[in-house]
Amino acid sequence: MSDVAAPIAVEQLRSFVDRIERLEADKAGIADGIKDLYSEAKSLGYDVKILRKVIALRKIKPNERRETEELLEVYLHALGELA
Amino acid sequence: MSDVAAPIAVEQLRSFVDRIERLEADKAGIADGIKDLYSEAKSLGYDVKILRKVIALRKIKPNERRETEELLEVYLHALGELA
Amino acid sequence: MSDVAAPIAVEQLRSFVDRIERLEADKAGIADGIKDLYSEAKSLGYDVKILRKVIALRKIKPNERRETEELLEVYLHALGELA
Amino acid sequence: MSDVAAPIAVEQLRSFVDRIERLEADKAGIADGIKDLYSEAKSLGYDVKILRKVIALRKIKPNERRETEELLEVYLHALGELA
DNA sequence: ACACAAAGTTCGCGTC
DNA sequence: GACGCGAACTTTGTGT
Repeated sequence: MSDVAAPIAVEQLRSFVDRIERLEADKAGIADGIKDLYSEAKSLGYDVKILRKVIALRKIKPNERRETEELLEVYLHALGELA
Repeated sequence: MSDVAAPIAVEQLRSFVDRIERLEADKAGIADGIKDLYSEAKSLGYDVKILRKVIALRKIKPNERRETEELLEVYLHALGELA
Repeated sequence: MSDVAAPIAVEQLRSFVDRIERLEADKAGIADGIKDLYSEAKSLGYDVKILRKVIALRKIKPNERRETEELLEVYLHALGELA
Repeated sequence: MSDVAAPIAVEQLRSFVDRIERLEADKAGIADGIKDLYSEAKSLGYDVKILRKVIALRKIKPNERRETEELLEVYLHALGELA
């Protein structure tokens, strides 16, 4: 099974690892930024839990619409099956 | 009742929400970039699962890693497993 | 750190492992039963995707109610903060 | 429109839903039991994380495990990491 | 091989 | 400050 595996071009592999780690570092940095914002909001008297809820709700809304469409499609399909 | 109490806070709250959502969008974008890199690596024949393990191993400190492995071997040995 | 760790009473450890593996086997058996039900339903002409959707929706419903109550509580709290 | 098409199927569908939900409830109960075992082990001083690793390792075949580790070492070695 | 669903892991929160 | 709880993210397995 290993015969057909990648030749492991060392430089190429290293390049992938480096680029991935770089992006993950960026991602972690942004996550820290988000954490800082929540902390700042908290220090100004906001309830972080509420804030997270608001963000979550706004994120879900589009999904909900997609879910609805999907469900509609699914039900139409179901009617097709049963008709 | 909140109409008279929070007119200023509303703008501030909106600002927090906007900034957090912006950062979360950035984070998602970077996550997509990482996914693309893994896909590219896969298409070149690399084993993505192993690649992820490599990244993960490099992230944790060698000390921690050794401690974990040693403890794991203690448990396995106690069970009579071949470590 | 390891000084205070468990003495690794071999028999006790083995007992835990056995009991956990036993329960996981039971769980896997039930999962198989569920799989069989879906297969049976499929063989009778039902769309498995729809079926899964129905199950998922019914599972979410109670959560949704809880979410709503939780959200209400959170908003009341928010008004308390801003008042 | 579906009233005339699926009167029989409805009962059958309900039966499937009920049975599936029953099995899922059983499955959840067993999952709780597993959780309890881990908690109990933890209270006795065992390292839950390691315990989970032990269970996971015993689940996968020794062959697979060795192959994975070997491939992992190939990658790490290619990167000049200490395996 | 892909996409969806399940499991496991981690993190932040509230509690005691 | 340690613990358990719950949510979010990540990873693994499965069905198409």
